[in-house]
Amino acid sequence: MPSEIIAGSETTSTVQLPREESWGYQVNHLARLLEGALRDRIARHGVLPGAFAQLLALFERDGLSQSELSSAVHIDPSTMALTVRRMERDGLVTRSPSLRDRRQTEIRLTRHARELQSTLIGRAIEVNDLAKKGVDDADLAVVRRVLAQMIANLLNDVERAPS
Amino acid sequence: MPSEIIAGSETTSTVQLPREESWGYQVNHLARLLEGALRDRIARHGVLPGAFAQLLALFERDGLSQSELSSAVHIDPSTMALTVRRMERDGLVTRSPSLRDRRQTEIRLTRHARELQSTLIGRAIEVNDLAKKGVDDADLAVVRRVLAQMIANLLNDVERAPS
DNA sequence: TGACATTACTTGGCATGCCATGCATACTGT
DNA sequence: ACAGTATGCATGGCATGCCAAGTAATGTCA
Repeated sequence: MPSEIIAGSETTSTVQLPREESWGYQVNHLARLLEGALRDRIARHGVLPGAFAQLLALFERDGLSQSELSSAVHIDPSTMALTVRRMERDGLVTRSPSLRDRRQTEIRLTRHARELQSTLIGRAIEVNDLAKKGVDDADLAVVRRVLAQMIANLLNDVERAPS
Repeated sequence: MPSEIIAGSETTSTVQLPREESWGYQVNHLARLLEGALRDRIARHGVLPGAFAQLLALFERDGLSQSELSSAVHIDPSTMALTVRRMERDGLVTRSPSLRDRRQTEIRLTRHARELQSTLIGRAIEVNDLAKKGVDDADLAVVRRVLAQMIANLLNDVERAPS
């Protein structure tokens, strides 16, 4: 019993799929709203939402290379190249060639970025709190687990469908 | 007890926020994976993922205007202008000025798009099934409800923070 | 060691999204 | 009827994401 196909009228037997039934649609919509809510709260600090996950990764471990950052936040290296350049432009990181491997670029937080750490995390928590307002803690745990499972399922799919 | 602030070491008292704790990060990641999985499955039919929700809306009710389509799928009108043009380019819709209101453009499905309906919905269902593989039905219902609640919470926020 | 493969990053092309602006068309109230 | 407002769409600018292809540096192995 895999899925809910909603038949249209009996006469036409048209196959329908309400947008609310589609995980892609719901998740995409929520993702855009979360990004917007974060953008509203961090713009004044000169940080873009697309740099947020990268900052969190660097807060945990500074000096990562671009490819390490890419894997850490699951973003394509070509996207990371642009994002890191924007972060440099915005005074959040510096880029310096690695000494052990001249292909690599070491990304290091600026003092400014480190000073923003608590503030930025506070803003992210605000967004999280807003999103989960009125939701039961047990349900939140379920959602966390299911989202992780779905991510794992889809990552699996990507790997076994190389191109 | 709103949120889980994870303190770093006792000495530095650095505020940390693992990416896995952030709804924005998880939901964004899942959204990108779902979009990619759909893209892989509908590219051969000449349909882009960014057109999918619009097609679903038009399958339910053909001849919507761009602004009606925008509200239906919660996409900015300026984005819709581009998307509809791509859909026209790809032979999925036609655009014709409305007779009642010359400002409006009526978007109508082509025969080709209508012929793709079942196939496309089948592909979306494949993605949904893949994503929810191994997940309990009761848990899925919880997730659906919580996502809807979060979307409502954030929509609410956007409205009361006009600018 | 020298050919071949791999890795790190960049670049170009494109899709998808938002905001701010501009223009044409409609609507409203006096 | 006309001024002022609102609506529908297009456009420019930008952010964020992907893939494909190119270049430089590194690694591998006969």
